[in-house]
Amino acid sequence: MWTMKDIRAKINDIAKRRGIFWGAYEIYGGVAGLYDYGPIGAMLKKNILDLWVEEFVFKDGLMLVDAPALGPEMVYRASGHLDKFSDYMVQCKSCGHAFRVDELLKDFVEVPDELTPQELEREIKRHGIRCPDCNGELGKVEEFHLMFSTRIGLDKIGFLRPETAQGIFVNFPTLYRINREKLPMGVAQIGRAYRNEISPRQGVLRQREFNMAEVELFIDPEAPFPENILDDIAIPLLTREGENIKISALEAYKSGLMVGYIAYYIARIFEFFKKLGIPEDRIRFRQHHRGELAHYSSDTWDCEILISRGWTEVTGISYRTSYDLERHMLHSGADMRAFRRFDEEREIEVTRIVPRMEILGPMFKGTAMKIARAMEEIEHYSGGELKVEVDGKTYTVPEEAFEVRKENKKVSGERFIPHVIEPSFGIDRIIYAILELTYYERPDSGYKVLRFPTKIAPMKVGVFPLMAKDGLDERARELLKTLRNSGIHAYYDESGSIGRRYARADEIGVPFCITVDYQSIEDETVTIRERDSTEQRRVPMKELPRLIRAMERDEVKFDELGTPVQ
RNA sequence: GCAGGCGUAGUGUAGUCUGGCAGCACAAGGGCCUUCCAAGCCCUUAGCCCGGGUUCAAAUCCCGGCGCCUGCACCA
Repeated sequence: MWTMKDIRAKINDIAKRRGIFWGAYEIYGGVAGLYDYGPIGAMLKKNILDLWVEEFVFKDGLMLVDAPALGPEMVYRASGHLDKFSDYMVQCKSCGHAFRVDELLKDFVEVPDELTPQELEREIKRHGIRCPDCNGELGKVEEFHLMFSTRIGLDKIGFLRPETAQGIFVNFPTLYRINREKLPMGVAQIGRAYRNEISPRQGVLRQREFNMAEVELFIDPEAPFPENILDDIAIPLLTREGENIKISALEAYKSGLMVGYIAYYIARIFEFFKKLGIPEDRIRFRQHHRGELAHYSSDTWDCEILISRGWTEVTGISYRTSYDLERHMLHSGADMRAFRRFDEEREIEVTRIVPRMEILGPMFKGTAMKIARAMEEIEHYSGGELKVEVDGKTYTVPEEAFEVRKENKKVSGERFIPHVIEPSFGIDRIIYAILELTYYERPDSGYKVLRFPTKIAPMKVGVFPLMAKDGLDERARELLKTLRNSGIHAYYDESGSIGRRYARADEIGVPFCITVDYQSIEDETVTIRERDSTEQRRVPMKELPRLIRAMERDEVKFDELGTPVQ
């Protein structure tokens, strides 16, 4: 076998050589944390995302949206990213360790967040704070932003989104209306997000610009959870207490380990990754420790895949509560609430204050209208005169200036801020994990193979003439055209020996190779070779488009095809 | 950002210490040959991370930058 470091080098090698991914802006020396997807990688990504949409959007009837990556400052002030994603750091001059200034000052200064870097530096000096590790002298205070900032137009500050989610939250009122005011409501978005990592390492696993696919599921926290959507397939879990257990989504929910919708998504994600070619025993779901939770989350389970670098987070499922909608409601003033209809209309007695304008008018002149409106807002009346506040002043309204009416009011429901369950997929990490876990070296020859599931394979079919002469090449080109016209991503290769062409195909995970040989000219059949078994079967040419599409959908298995060769 | 290591065709490497024509293998392209798993032969394409300095002469020595790797720190 290979060592862990080997496999990474091998993936990077094959990725660059065959056009899956490579470091971006290479001719200018590259930029850490930025990568290009090449022709194979871009197709692989597209196929994975298509499958994602199929699984998580179509199957559950969610809505897909596409919001800008660039947003105004207010959005990220509201979301909390501006506060939580930027810190003042200070570094020790002798041992080099970096510390968050607010941590160092928390015992000395009440609100370190409100100070400028210069003031923070002064505070550090004033209190004689030194390096907690080695007692060395601390250096300059530097601001550290995890968000990329830019300018919108001439003077407006803008940020590149650190997650796609906010583009959904800010649109909640519109989306809720489009969804005809029904919950649960699921909204999905695929797009790039940006984080200015200090020091991105680990290749495509930690990038500054990366691809996400997110679902925001808006729910009524008081609505009963539809248990019947949970199945009983056992899923490996690692709880906050460090316990490794294998229980089903249904059990996880019933035991109270997690809320129902997290259990639901854990099961769906587990199935999704298996479809992508990740072995079951390489997948687990790990619950975040309390201190590990993001600022918006009350519970998070990460889906982790075991690759050469250890368990790696590829998807997070967070219970975001009503945090985001609440924050946007507060900052924007927009109504982010949903309406919860009661089972039956309720009749409640309400107290209504009805101002008598003929008395109020002469009494308060110009402010009478404002006072009247404020009186109407009052819900509880306990007798006597009323005190009403208008524009910061308190007015006393005598009893004779209003009537108190008890009325029966019909109430059909109430407003509340929905809670959000968010499964968030890191597409680039998923792609990398697939590459590592589908990578295979043939034991006899050492030739490299990427065993992509047919569904996500960038190239479905290679078409080869056995010999590039005697009309075999023309016939193969015709077949290529037929396949392409029926929507199959196929390519043609006549260079080198047939074995070399198979090997080339294996490296980019082409599941099937078709060879046009001398018999093809006579009876219109070709051989089709399966990547993983390297076995060949002979099938009629005109059935190929149908058969390949059927195999892609797992409706037909390779060994059910035509007749075996040799 | 710090410390250490490294950077040579698409990929992997030799050459760097001790300055003097940049070599090999694989891959790729063309040709010959070849009737199903990287065969062989001929030809071709293609490289010293970037910038500056020292020197008659720099892949090689020095300085700066960039990138990668490892560790520290940071990290939904």
